[in-house]
Amino acid sequence: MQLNKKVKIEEGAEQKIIAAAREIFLRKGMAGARMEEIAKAAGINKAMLHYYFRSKEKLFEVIMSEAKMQMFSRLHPILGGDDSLFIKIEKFVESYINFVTENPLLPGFILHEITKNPEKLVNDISNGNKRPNLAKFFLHVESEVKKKNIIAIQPEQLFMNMLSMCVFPFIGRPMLKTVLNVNDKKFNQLLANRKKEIPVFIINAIKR
Amino acid sequence: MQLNKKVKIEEGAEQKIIAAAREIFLRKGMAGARMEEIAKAAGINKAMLHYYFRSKEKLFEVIMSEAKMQMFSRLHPILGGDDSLFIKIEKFVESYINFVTENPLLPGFILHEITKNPEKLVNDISNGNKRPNLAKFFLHVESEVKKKNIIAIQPEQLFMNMLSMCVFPFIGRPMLKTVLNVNDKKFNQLLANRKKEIPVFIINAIKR
DNA sequence: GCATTGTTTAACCAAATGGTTAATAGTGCA
DNA sequence: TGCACTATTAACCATTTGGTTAAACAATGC
Repeated sequence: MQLNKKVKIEEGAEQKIIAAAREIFLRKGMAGARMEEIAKAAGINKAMLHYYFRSKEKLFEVIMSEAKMQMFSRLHPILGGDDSLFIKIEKFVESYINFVTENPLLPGFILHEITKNPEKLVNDISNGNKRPNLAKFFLHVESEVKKKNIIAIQPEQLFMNMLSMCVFPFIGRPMLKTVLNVNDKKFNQLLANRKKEIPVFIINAIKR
Repeated sequence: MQLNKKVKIEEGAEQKIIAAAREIFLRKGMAGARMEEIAKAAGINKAMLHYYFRSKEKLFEVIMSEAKMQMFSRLHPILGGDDSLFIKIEKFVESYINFVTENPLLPGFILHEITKNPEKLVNDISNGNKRPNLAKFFLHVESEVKKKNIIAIQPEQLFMNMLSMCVFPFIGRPMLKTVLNVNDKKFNQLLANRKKEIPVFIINAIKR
């Protein structure tokens, strides 16, 4: 039944709604988003939103869990792999910056909503949404420290440093543009450079 | 006239309102905050908010400009000073982490609101709110690079790295707590350590 | 064709929300 | 004491907003 002509051509009302909701929730947050606005952006009637997703909260939940999935799922595959530590760092930074470049509003969205409602995260982690597993990466770092291949550093600190440098400039883009006094083009240039600059910076920082 | 007994004892309704508004705007953002809620938190009637601040937007503007002031005013004094580069980095990191520790919600608040409304930042910068001046710091970095005291690095990248590592863990606290799988106590410990860890990390990274 | 089922819309509704008003209480001062 | 002025409140108002409904419309199977 969802293979009729209209659906095929228009890719389905459901998908149009999700795309519109993603756009608006990410830009304005749950509280700032308006159902009417989402409907208009999807080119449909407001009642359709409720027909497909029952409530604002349900629709929001769809977008949010999609977002968390994207954000978290990138962590484990690379950091839990079998590359050398320095290669892991390079791969991770490149992959994460690519991802955030494609989805610049995503981290800020997640962080804002979690801040407003921290219980929810705990909740849905215990609800089966598996927590990303950094244990292997942490062991790797500790082992390299023990072997004196790198300086003494807590794996948690290294991880925070990596993630911070990758993500923050995207969350803070408008502020940084102002503070650094650069235009969009120059700022994009800076961001693009970071893909190679950050690994160098990090590896330098921990190399003995 | 505002020196009557009641005002003296109660520190002024205006201050109570601002304190309550700060608390709630920072936690929930402009769109998520409710005037009623702010009034209750200030222990007064909703109409009083309008009596003192006319509108939600005006009240928000007070909180926001106070916030931006705090966030930005810390940049110049240290980075624009006359210390050696490494000392500047140490002082900056310590000062900024202290500040964000005291005001953990402030960066996320600012960044969220600017993201939702980027024009406003431009606007009020041109409206006299002076932009923090990093020129001197940038020259300092470039000079150290030229003298080969540190590796070749764009000052903008160094600055972004510094700010990212100081600020991001506070914005991302709930998420990081989950990902790192640590409790509040342990996480606070990690954050406290960063005051000394980050400067070491950065200086290592740029030292020749 | 025609009944059945799923899709879409306009009109409507109730609650929430920012904001106003008019009346009241308090204070300084002549 | 009474006048002027500020502070404070309860009640009210208009708009916004999430959500519902009932009817129209379209597709599909028979």
